[in-house]
Amino acid sequence: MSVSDFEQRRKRILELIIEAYVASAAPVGSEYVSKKLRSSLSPATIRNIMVDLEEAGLLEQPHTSAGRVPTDRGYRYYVDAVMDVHHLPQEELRQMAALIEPPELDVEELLERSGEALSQLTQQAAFVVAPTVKQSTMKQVELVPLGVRKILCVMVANEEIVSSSVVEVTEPMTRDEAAALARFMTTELAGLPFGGLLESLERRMLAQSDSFYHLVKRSLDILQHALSTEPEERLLLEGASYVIAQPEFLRDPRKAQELLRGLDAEDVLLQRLRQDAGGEGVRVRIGREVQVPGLDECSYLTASFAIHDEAIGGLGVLGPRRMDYRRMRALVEGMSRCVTDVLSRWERESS
Amino acid sequence: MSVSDFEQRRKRILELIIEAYVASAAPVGSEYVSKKLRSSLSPATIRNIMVDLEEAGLLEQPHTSAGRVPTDRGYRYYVDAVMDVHHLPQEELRQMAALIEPPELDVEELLERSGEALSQLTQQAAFVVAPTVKQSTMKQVELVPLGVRKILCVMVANEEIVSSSVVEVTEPMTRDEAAALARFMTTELAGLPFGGLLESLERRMLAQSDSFYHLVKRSLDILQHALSTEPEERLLLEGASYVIAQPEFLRDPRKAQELLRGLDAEDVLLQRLRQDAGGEGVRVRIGREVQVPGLDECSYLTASFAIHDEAIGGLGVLGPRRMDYRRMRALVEGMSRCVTDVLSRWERESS
DNA sequence: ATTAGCACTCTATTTTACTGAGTGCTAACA
DNA sequence: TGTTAGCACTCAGTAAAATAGAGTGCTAAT
Repeated sequence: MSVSDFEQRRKRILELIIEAYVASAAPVGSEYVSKKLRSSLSPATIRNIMVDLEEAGLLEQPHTSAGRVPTDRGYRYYVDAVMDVHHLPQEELRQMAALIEPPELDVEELLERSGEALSQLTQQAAFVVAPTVKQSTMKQVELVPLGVRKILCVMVANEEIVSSSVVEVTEPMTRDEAAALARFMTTELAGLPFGGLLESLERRMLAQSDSFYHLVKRSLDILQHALSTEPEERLLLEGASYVIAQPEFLRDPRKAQELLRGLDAEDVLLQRLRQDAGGEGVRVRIGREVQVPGLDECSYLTASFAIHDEAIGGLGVLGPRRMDYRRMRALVEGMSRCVTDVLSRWERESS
Repeated sequence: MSVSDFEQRRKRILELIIEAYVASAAPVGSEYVSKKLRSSLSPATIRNIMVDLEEAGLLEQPHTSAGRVPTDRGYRYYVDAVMDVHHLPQEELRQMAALIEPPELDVEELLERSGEALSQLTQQAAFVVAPTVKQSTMKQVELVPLGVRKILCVMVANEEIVSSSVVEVTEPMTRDEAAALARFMTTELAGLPFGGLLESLERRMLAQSDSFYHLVKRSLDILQHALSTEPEERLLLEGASYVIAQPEFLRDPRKAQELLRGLDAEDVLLQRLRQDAGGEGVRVRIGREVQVPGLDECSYLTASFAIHDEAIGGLGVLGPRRMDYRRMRALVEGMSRCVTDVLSRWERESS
C-alpha cells in the first residue's frame, strides 16, 4: 500500500470521526467507524489507526475507556486539508439576498439583518463588524450650526458611510462661516484617509503661516472632537442563546458562564475579530486559537464584505468548537457575498 | 396585642426572610428568623406566622420539609409596603456622575457608560432605552447632496439628538435647491412632534394647491424615507453574564438558556421596557409581571432620564427575582438622576 | 398567645454495586 | 507486514440503598 493511500485512509477516518462527533456530541468508537466504512476495515484496525491519529495530536480520549474526540489540531487539519469546500448554489444566494435586503437603502439595517439571518441559518451566534468612517477615505464635510456654540459636523466617507457628531466650539459661528469652513475642509481633505486627517492638518499648520491659518486651526479643532467621538468599529452580535443551547454548555453551566463573560466583553472580542475580518476568503479560528478569554472552547469563522473591491467590514459565526465547519464555511462565505452584492448593487443603481 | 403590632411583626418577619433568601439563595427556616429576632419569639411562633404568610400567598415551600421562599406576591408586598426607601448620598451621586461623563459631549457614549456602570455597580444586567428623534420635536432640517440622486437628510430634535439618513430621490437636486428645500422644511415643520410630521405635510398637500406644492411634495418624499429608516428606540444591554452567574441559573442550565433567549429577542424586551421606562420614579416588575417570554423568573427596575423635565429615555437593571430591591432601587434612581443631571448640565453650559 | 417536645417528611449526600461501551494487547492469520 | 479475532481490563455513568439532617406540623403544657 502506497504512502498516499495510507494518508488517504487516515484522512477518511478522521473525517468520519469529526463528522460523527459534530453530529452527536459524544466520543466516537472504533466500531462505529468500521461500520461506516462498510466493514472494509475491522474495528481493531481502526483502533490502530486511531492510536496513530492520537499520537499525531489530532484526536484524544476523554478517558481510557471512551471513544475519541477531535483536538484543536484535529479540527484544524480537517478544515485545512480534509473537508471539501462547499459553495452555496446561486439559487440559495438569491434567496439570502432577498432575505437581508431592507426596504430602504440603509447599511445599518442591511448589516443587522445579515447578522440575524446568519444566526438563524447557522443556529449559532453571528457577528458583524460594522464599518465606520475611520477606516475609510474622506469625501465631504458639512457643518451645521445648532446652538450658540454647538455645530453638527457631518463627515461623508462614501454614500453609505456617514458620521455625524455634535461638537462644541469656543467661538460662535454663523451659518455662512460654517458653510465656508466646510467648503474649505472638503477641498483640503477630500481623498485623504481618515486615519491621517489630523496629522495632515497639523503639518499644514506648522509649515506655513498662510492666510488660511485661521481656517486650518478651526478645522483641526472641530475634527479632533468629531473624530474622538467616533468609534473605530462597531460589533453587532446576535443569537448567543443558540450557542448556550449546545450540549457542551448545557452540561456545564460554568462553561456557559465563561462563554457569556467572553461575549459580554465586546471590546476584547471586537479587537480580535477585526484582525481576521479584513482579508480574503473565509478564515477559521479554532479553540485556543481564538485567543479571547472565556472563548477558548469556541471557534469562529469570518469573511469580509466590500464596496468597490475594498473590504469595509466583516461578518461571521461563533459557536462551540464542535461545529459543522463545512456548512458554516459555506454560509459565511455566502452571506459575505450577499452583503457585498447588495452593497454594490445599491452603488450601481444610484449612479 | 393590637392589630397594628401584629401587622408590624408579620412585616418584620417577611423582611427578614426575604433579606436572608436574597443573600443566601437558600430557603429560610424558622430557627434562623428566631435567632435574628434576638429570641424575642421562639421558632414555633415564627412557624405559626410563616403559615399565615404562606396562606396569604407571600411565601411558599419548595417542599414539605424545607424553609420558606418568597413568592412574586411576597416580593411585591416587600417592595411596596415593607422595605424602606434608600437614596444614594450626594457624595456617591457625584462619584457616579464623574464615572459616566465622557470626555466629549456625546449622548451615545454617556448612555453606554451609564449602562456599563450600572451593570458593574449592581452586578446585574443593565439596560438603557436610548432616545431617537421620533419621540421628540423637530427643530431643524438640513439636506446635503451626496451622489447624483442621493441626499443626506439630517434632522435635529434638540442639540443632543440628531438623526441622519441617506435618502434616494427620484430627480437630482442641486446644492442650492437642497438648501432651499431644507430651509422650507425647517420653517414649516420646526416645533412639530416627529410623530405628526408626515400627516401634517399630507394635510397641507390636500388642502391647498399653492405655489409651494412642489416643495411640500419633495419634503414629504424625503421625510417618508428618512423616518422609515429611523428606529423607534434602541436598546443597550450590558452584563448578561452577571445574571447567568447567579445560582438559580448556574444550577439549572435550562433556565439559563431561557434567560438568554429572552434577552436575545431584543424587540420583545424593548417593547416591554418602553412601557415602564417613561414615568416618574422607579418602577419594579417582579417575576411573572415581567410578561416577557423567557424572563418570568426575573425582575427588573426602571427609571427615566430627562432633558428639560421631559423624559427622553429609560434605564434600569434586570436580574433574578431574588435580588436586593432596596439597593437596586437606590442605584437605578441614582443613575437616572446622574444621567439627567449631566444632560441638563451640558444644556446649561452651552447656552 | 406562646412554647417545648417530638414524630414525621422529604431532600441531599454518600455508599455500593452493577452495567456496558470501548480500549489495548496478544496471538493467530493472510 | 498489515489485518483481525479474542479477551482481559478500565472507567464513566446509572441505579439502588442507606444515612443524615434540616425543618416542618401538631400536641400538650405554660
